[in-house]
Amino acid sequence: MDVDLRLLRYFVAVAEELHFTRAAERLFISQPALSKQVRLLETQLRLKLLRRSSRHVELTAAGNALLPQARQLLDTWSESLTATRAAAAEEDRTLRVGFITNAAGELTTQILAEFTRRRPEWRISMSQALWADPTCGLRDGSVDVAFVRLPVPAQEPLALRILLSEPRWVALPSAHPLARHEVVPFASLLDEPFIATPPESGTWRDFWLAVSERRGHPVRVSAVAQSSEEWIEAIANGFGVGFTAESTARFYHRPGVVYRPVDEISPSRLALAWRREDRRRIIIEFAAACAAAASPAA
Amino acid sequence: MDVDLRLLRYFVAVAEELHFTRAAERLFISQPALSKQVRLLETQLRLKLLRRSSRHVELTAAGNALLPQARQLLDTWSESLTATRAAAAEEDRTLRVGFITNAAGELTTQILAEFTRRRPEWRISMSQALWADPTCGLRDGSVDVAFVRLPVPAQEPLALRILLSEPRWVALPSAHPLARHEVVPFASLLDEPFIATPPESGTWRDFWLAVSERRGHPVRVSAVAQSSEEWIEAIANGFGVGFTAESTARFYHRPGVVYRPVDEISPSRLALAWRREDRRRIIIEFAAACAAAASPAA
DNA sequence: CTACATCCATACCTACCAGTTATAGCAGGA
DNA sequence: TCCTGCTATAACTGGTAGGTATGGATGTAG
Repeated sequence: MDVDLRLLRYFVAVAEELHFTRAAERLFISQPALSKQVRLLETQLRLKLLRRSSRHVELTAAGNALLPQARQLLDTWSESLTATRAAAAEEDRTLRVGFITNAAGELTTQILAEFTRRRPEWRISMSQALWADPTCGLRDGSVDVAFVRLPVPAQEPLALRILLSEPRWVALPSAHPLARHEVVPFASLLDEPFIATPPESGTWRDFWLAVSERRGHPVRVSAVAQSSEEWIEAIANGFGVGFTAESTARFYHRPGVVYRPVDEISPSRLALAWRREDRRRIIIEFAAACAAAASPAA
Repeated sequence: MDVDLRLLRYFVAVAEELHFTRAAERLFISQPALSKQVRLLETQLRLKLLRRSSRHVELTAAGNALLPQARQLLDTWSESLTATRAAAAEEDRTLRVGFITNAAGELTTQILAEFTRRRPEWRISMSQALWADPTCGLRDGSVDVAFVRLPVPAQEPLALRILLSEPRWVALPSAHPLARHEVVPFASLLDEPFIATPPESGTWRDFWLAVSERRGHPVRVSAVAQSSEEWIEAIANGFGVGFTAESTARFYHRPGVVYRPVDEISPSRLALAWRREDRRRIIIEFAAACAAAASPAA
């Protein structure tokens, strides 16, 4: 009996929430649509998975048995798909490059040009990651190499090559009082509300909130942004301020937002990263192209 | 990205056949439908899985990577479903009983009555297996206990309790010359064409062709039947003859078919079987009910 | 005990899609 | 060059996944 994995995903959502309305919200569909689909799943399998009343939802024994299996199946499928994409990229000689925000800044173009000169038969596919994933897709295998901003999660088995280091600046609403400073004193930012990266980003989040520089002074997080676009929009609308790399200031202009240097704050380092177990020659060659572009011929 | 497992099944079929038309036949759909669905799969995954020309079909690297994963996913799902069904049966106290052809013959009713008397809160679900599976569903876990005809595949870890032994008879087209005998001599059947069980049934097939009694005399198999109904239909239409249990003769009357005892042939033994690792009390109790019904109170 | 709030189910509608048959188009072999 | 075999395309039909509006049941507050 075949089944659409979508239905399994729906079932898992309901089984986890034990609440159709909430599960439907989580899945971005209407509650009746969800009710109908789960019922359809039960019909297709000829099994009752849930006991519902207008007040309570609970799993049957069958539902209980199916839940972990369904989770597993969805995970396995996701991994299969990743492996398949990797095979496809390899076959048509496409190097998948992940990046975040403005990648390697002005250096990016040079790097890609240098790589293309060295290996003209390879194609490059650039994909921008959301802030929730500081490994830019290396973690889940959706890219082969990535321009990452340190720190990356330590538990990831990544090889790193530092490409550059640049000061962190602060982005402020234009009308903000601190915007008058040429260089904003770090101490003056301690009580400002910050736009933060998502919690899943771990140590990365702390870095961009400058937690270690605050010496225990608590952070006010006023909003969370998934990307530079959301971040800059939040700042322009006065929700708060945020640190960023100097080069980002050149890439993300927007009326209503100004960028200023900050004193007493460590720089941001940009690195090329790849999975340590990925020993492909093409990776080494991309790293070499990066090194060549980063340190112009003496 | 979710996917319908049906599409994966389609892909696997094409990948195995490397031929859309043949794969479509195997899947019992039209060739254009299959072409469209495989293309849809590729579109959904944004991957080319197959290179097609009007003359050749071959896998891409992506297709090659996906194929084993897809097979695995389908198998895993099938097993999950079986486990879930078992949980459902357990919860609503349903004992799933497999059987083949006429189960335990006239004894069946008594057994079920006895079991129901002893454990009235349990329900019984009877499901008839096709001849391709002499374990009657124990192998794949779709039943809890089964009335099986020996021999059962030896490699299956099954517990067995012999319930009865009865002579094998032969079924003949009414007009067949041998139908004149009261008891058909085994030797006279050596060159008759036989309706056989499917090859997957293994040693069971040999037993019902009486291979060991033939002492090396080759068998003529004129047709294969998946069930008693197909079998009796084939015999009535004169395609051949076949051995069966004596009790089956009483359960499957049909104009155009006659049953006769055969000499010099070993009997058929019927057993109750279950998975050896299944230690549930209810299994033991069903076995006890069978024993009680099989050997009426002294 | 009644009124209310909450939540799942049902009814009904629309857009899309899986399947069908018929046929076009392409490629290899006699 | 024609024939044959195979996949793709076209046109159609029934079914279904999604939507909104509303019914109906049940636990809770007063």
